[in-house]
Amino acid sequence: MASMTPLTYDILLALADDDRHGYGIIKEIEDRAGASAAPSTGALYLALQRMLGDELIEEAEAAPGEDRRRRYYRLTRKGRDHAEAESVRLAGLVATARDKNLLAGGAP
Amino acid sequence: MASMTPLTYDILLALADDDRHGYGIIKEIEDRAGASAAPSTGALYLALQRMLGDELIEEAEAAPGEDRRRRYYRLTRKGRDHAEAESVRLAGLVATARDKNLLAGGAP
DNA sequence: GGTGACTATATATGTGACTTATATATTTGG
DNA sequence: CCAAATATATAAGTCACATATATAGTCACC
Repeated sequence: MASMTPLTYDILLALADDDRHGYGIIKEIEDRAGASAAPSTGALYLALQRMLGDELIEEAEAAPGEDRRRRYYRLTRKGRDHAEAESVRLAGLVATARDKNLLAGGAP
Repeated sequence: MASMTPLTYDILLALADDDRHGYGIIKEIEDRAGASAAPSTGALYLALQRMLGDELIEEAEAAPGEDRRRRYYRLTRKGRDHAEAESVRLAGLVATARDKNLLAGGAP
């Protein structure tokens, strides 16, 4: 399982519980991690194009009556598998950080 | 607190419990996360130079009788602070991943 | 019903971190 | 003594992302 960029993971995470459009992904990241963590529009739309090519995401239909500009995306099976693998990897990193006393409550 | 690259975090984590030399950092990452996660020497030595400039690490003295080629590094206070902040951020990401059922044992 | 703010997507140009490849020196093991 | 492993370093190229810009649809409000 090849590795992925932090932005790719943020996007997979944003789409894990719901289909979203590009701008909605930015807002989800902003809500969850703060304005400074939100990607620029330039970075986001390039990342979405790349992820479509890698088949991590695919385009989804919008609900009728939706803002016509919006393009919705959903995770593919492959995208979900990658997101799970990366989550396991990150959980391992966090466990190591705790072992090395970089997180409170680590070595009581 | 500015963000950091994954490699920068790997290096801070490797130095969190002990001073190490460059090649030793590569081996520590390899032992902890597998051979495929280990950085190339090119990436590592460039990252160390950058991190010295950013004062995240500083050079440490080698024990007498050590291999003369080795250059040892230790975390600065600033480096430890950054490592702690990034660890907290990653722990938050992992918690989100668990909420969204990307990790086993998340929603029992 | 017009207009200003916000939402939404897209691209181009440039920078910086990393990959790949190469060079070179020291140490260790048989 | 020689080969293999260790150890650091740098040059050339690639790719993701930041920054800036362009364009258009939607909404709130008067």
